[in-house]
Amino acid sequence: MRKSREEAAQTRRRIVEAASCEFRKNGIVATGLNDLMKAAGLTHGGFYKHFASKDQLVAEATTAALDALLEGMADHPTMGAAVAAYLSTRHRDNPASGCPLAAIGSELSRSDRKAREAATAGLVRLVDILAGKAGTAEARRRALVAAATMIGAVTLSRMVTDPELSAEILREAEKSLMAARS
Amino acid sequence: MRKSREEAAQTRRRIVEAASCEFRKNGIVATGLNDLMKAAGLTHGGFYKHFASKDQLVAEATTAALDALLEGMADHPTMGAAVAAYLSTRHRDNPASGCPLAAIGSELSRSDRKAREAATAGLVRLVDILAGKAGTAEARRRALVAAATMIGAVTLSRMVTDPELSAEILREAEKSLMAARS
DNA sequence: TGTACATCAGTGAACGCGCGTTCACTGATGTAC
DNA sequence: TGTACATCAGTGAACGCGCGTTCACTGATGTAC
Repeated sequence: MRKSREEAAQTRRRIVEAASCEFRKNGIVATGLNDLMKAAGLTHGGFYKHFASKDQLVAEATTAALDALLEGMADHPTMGAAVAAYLSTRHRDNPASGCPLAAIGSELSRSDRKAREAATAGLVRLVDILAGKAGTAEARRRALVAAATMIGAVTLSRMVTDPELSAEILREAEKSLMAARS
Repeated sequence: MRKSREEAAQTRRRIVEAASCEFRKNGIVATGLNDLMKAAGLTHGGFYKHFASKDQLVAEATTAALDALLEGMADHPTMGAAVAAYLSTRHRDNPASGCPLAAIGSELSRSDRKAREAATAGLVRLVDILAGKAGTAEARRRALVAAATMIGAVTLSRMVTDPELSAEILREAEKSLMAARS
């Protein structure tokens, strides 16, 4: 049953991809490797042919999720459009394909060093993007606060049971960040 | 071995108190009822004499944690002092006694309705406090964004592996909120 | 290019363990007369 | 106020289950000659 090198590499990517979705959807601790491997179309036993531990996968899945997010942000015509997309109800309602810093933020803060390093690298890149190409020190500092506001707003908008309040959180965060930009 | 009504009520409070700390320290899903009851000085079997399920305890522990937080914020001489305390390294380094919206935010967003209602009520009260007694609609909207920034900033400051970046997140968030107040 | 053998991706059973929850039991507390 | 009995807080064993991880095995892929 041995697979070719290329097939094995594809399998590995498929596991990371499935993990990055499942972790964001159900949380890191609540996601079992069995379910994860099933989502990747495999049996659970093969997991350790690709990864040393669940922790290693958490780190790689975090990196993958952040890479996809940042790539998506770069696709927007303006920075304002990227911020609006981040603070949209669409993003709120689809955590599995959204920002991991918002979807699993509090769990990441308890994860091992490698996962937190992946999250740190992603945050730094997010801040760089928000600060723009000019990127003065002052712009970078403002972008750091903007990132905190965005991540906090999406987390809260998912937590809250009142739909109006949820929408208001996103709307006001966007208004506030847009005003600060000009 | 039956205890008096008063003793039983004390025990119940002790369990909620222990849970509110353990959940914030280790996360909701990662905290087992066995460890929890041990932390409260009991054996695990008695849990269901006080609560119908772990979910019910999560909701009550969230309420208790938020009550304590909001009480603490009211004790500060000025609103600025309360915000500074929230965005302090002391708060960052002591999640077990800090804000549950930051410590278990992403897990709360996946918790059942009762827990999310408790979180929502706490957030609304936090926003009311931040908006001040005057509390115009505009002040309330600004306070909502401030709450998102505070919660996001503390979550990120705990996640990040770079100590300087961690401190910078808190410092810049505070500076930004102080500037917005005046 | 063809053959012989080593490698190893993936399978599926099994490991020990802790999870949330249930239950029979104990004995002090609370209640009824 | 004293006695008889019901209640129930807390104990500790047990329930079925899924966890992360390990392992013997299979057989196609990769390698060496």
